[in-house]
Amino acid sequence: MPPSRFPIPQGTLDMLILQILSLEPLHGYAIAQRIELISKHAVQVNQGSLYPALHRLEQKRWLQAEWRPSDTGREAKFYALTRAGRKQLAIEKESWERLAGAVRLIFEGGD
Amino acid sequence: MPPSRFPIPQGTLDMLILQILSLEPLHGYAIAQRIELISKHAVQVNQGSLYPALHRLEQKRWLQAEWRPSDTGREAKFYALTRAGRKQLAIEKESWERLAGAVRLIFEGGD
DNA sequence: CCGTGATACCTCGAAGGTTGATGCAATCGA
DNA sequence: TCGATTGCATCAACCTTCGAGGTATCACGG
Repeated sequence: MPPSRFPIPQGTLDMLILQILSLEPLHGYAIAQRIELISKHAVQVNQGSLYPALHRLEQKRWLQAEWRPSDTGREAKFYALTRAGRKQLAIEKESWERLAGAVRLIFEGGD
Repeated sequence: MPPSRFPIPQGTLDMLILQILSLEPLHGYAIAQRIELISKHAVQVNQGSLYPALHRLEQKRWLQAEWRPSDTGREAKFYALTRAGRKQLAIEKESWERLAGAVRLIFEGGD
């Protein structure tokens, strides 16, 4: 079997999308590819999760969409991080680090 | 209020419970306390999440429950990790590490 | 010319866990 | 005696993920 995939914990996908888009605007399909590529396929991005997430984030004004031709010449919906999105990314990043730190502490059985 | 709590991503709580119980059997209330203590209150464990999680894990035979008097002398339901639970903990730990590693890679913008 | 795979978008119901509220009951200190 | 703590539990609302399904274009090889 392919190295057993595990589900993305709720909320994590939003953070990853924001982070990926903090470098440059991309369209949905490319976002998924990039996340999977960089994570070495440790994280898989289902389209059934991706597109709802993008719409969610756009509705919250953290992303702004624009139709443009992609590399292949075909029209694609490019998403760019807004200023509010950048702020949100910082918040989520800090939350993640706090969680990751807490999990580490608990695994170390430390007190 | 104490430094802004954030929600636990789905599935994470189960892992933390298994880990806490890998050291010694505890009752539900004590599990929550210990997680919050060790994590320095970075992770808050709602009772409405805790008890369903414990029942869930018990039903999957990863925990085994037993009524015993607690430190205070009152009856409490102590949960112990089963052998299957220990195996599951290893799986979830590895999943977590893979996810955490992936998130780190993505945050580093590495390729 | 046709089938296949990749690109690129979308929607939907089912499944599952977290939240916050609410409830009960015993105990302990003030 | 009253409030806080201990200790268990349930519930509806909410949200996200999943997997399946749908549409359409384009390039390629047979």
